[in-house]
Amino acid sequence: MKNYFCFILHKFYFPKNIFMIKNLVIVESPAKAKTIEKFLGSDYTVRSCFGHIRDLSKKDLGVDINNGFIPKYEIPEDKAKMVSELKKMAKESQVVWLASDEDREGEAISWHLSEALELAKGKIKRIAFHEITKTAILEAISNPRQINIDLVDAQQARRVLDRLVGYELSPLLWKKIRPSLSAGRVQSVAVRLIVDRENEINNFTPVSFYKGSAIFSFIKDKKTYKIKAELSRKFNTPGDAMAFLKKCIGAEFKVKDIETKPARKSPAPPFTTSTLQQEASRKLSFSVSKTMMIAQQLYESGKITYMRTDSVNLSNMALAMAKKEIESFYGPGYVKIRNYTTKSKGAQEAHEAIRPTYINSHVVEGTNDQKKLYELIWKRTIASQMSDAELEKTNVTIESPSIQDYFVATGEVIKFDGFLKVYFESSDEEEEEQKGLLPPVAKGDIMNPEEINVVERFTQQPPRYTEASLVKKLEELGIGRPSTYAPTISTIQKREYVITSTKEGTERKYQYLSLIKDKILETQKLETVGFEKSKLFPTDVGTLVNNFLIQNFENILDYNFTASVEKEFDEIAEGKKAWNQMIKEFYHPFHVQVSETEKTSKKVSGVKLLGVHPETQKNIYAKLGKFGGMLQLGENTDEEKPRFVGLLKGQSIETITLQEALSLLSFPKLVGKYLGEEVVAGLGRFGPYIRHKGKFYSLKKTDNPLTLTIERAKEIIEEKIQKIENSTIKEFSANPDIRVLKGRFGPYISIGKMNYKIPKDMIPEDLTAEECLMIAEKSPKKEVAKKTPARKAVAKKTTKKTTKKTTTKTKSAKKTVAKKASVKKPATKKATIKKTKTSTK
DNA sequence: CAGTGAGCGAGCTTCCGCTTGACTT
Repeated sequence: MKNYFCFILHKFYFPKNIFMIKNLVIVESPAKAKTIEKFLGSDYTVRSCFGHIRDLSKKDLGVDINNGFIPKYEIPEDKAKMVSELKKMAKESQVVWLASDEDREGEAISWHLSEALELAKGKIKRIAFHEITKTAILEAISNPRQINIDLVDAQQARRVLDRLVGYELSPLLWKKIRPSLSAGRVQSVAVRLIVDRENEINNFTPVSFYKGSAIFSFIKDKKTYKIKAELSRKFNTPGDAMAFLKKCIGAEFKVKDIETKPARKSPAPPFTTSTLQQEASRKLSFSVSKTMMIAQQLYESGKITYMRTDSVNLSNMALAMAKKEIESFYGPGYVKIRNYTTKSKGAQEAHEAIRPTYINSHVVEGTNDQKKLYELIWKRTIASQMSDAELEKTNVTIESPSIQDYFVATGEVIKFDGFLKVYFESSDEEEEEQKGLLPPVAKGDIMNPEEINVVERFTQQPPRYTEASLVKKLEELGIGRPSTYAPTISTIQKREYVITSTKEGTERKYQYLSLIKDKILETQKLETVGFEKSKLFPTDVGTLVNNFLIQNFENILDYNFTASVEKEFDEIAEGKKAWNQMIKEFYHPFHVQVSETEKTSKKVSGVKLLGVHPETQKNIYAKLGKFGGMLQLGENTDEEKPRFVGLLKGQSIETITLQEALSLLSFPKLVGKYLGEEVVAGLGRFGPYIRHKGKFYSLKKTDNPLTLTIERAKEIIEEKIQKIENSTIKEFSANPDIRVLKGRFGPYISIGKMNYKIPKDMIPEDLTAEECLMIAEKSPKKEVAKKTPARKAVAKKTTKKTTKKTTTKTKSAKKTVAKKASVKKPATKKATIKKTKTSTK
């Protein structure tokens, strides 16, 4: 009753008050909005704008290059509704607090908001939160400022530069190499790193050397101990190694010296996006995009702080929580509060490091992947505030008067575990042998050489990049941002510049010399080298595009290009330079480069003469075709048409040999007979296949058509027949075209090449052929046919759009629906994870 | 799906950084 009264009073006494909202706060992320609203109380309404709300026009260059490079900004279709809602709310508000992140992009978001929402200057208060805690937020509110237009200009320069580079280079690639390719400041350098590394590997010749070691035994208090020691020097030739062993025959060894040194290890800083991706890759074998997807889930459910950050900083509140946790779980001796400083180039530090929201939650509810990632984040955060580990390193030197060199045995003992109690950071390099405690040796002890070995070792080729190590490298170079590492990696794979693949190792012989009981044994052993799992390999297109770009745009492909333009962006941000002046100085020479290259450079096909076919005497070429690398046998003239064969997975124009080419050209060939009929292996449009009784069977990725046996062929045939049988619910002998099948989304009807949904009230097992035909006739496909030709043209356009959208990123306007269905969200997410998994595999 | 790759020409592709979305053949 009282409320009702108030309402009436309000209505009659303040009719002219048009402000329904006192304070409108706009942040970037909806999850952030939710938390902040709790801290601010009822006078504040918090909304999110979902990142950038305007961008350069998509279909053209979006920059007026003849008029001071004025950008043409548009509100993207999927943001229009949200922006108009914000605009309406802003009109009804007394104050609009623009609380986007405090970095270049965030400042620009605030500026775009002020423009798009038509906010009067006096109504705007610009604030920024570095951490989402009540004190930080209240402090931000009490220190508002205006939009920093210099910083906005630096962002405009960044945006326009990227557009100009991307939209001028890409069309050049369409003309010179093939359609739909792309180039850009970030992606092209990422590809270059991978191609450069591949070249290093191809040009690498391993050099062998010889490494000595020994196992000594000694007796102390009637007990026999053994100790392993490494020789202090390496040998270059087997002769030197042999000469050394000969000297060791009959030699007497004793302990010359024991040296003990204390050592310390410090914990790694808390996670940033890039280090989280690296550790999740090494420790959990997550791909970069999987890590980000799971981190997003944890963030949205309020379990961790924001996951796209380059900062290693923790809030005071987090430090206090960490201290309390460490004290109560491990004791006060384990606490050491540390302030880490960010070292990476171009870091903008708009957020905290990635940490648990509540550090007292050691585990979380959720999927297994969420639990694992959370645990990793929790441990890393806690460890970062723990004391150093204290170690003791011991070196025992063992020598003999008959040899110049000496052996060293090393041991490592942990005196105080400190942060190691919780977390150990892994590295990309091969793990060193765990060193433990040494047996009780003393200076002057006589050491018995049980065996002295010299092993041939080889210098190692540089490793190929993993997704995560590529991110690490990009971050070191200051290229890309936390929000773009994962998308960049998927872009270069989508363009087929790079593939993630596993390379089987090759066998290599090495020498093993062993001195046991005064006798030297010489043996040859085999080892597997060069095995690389889930690494990034350049494709032929990737290599050709990269070579083309380096040849013509070395300045853009330079590893330091981003760093040098970043310097200029900084000058703009400091108000020392006009942004369009900087763009002008860049664009004019760049544009000349583009048009020169367009005129002078020829179309790139990467054609390479491999040799002559011994039977036909025709030339064999390797070159880039529409669908990737291929072989061409014979010339392409009016009189004769050449034969074409696609290359197999793992083969490339760069590295294919004449031998390999000849075996590809020997297809199709007979594998053997099965059930009285020939099994023929061939190389088809979709890769290698086998044919049997007129039916085709694809080979698995792991199958090599060159070495396929008839036994394996039988397996493949049987497996496929089995699979079809398993997925068939019903067949009709009268009409073999109609089948009821089990699919990914449940049962469906297949007639010829068309598929139809089964109505919910019908049982798939009970369907008759007639019913199937009826369902087919009634199916929604008819609706499309019903459309008039005039509408068809429009429909065509929209369907094209939607199919395109579903293949890339599905965006829809069903925001409210999605929000309401948020309880069901995890399930749908799972489904999409599965989907992407199967499609990438 | 299944041994592609002609030639013509219309119409399309493309960047980097902020954010989250999502329901089927």
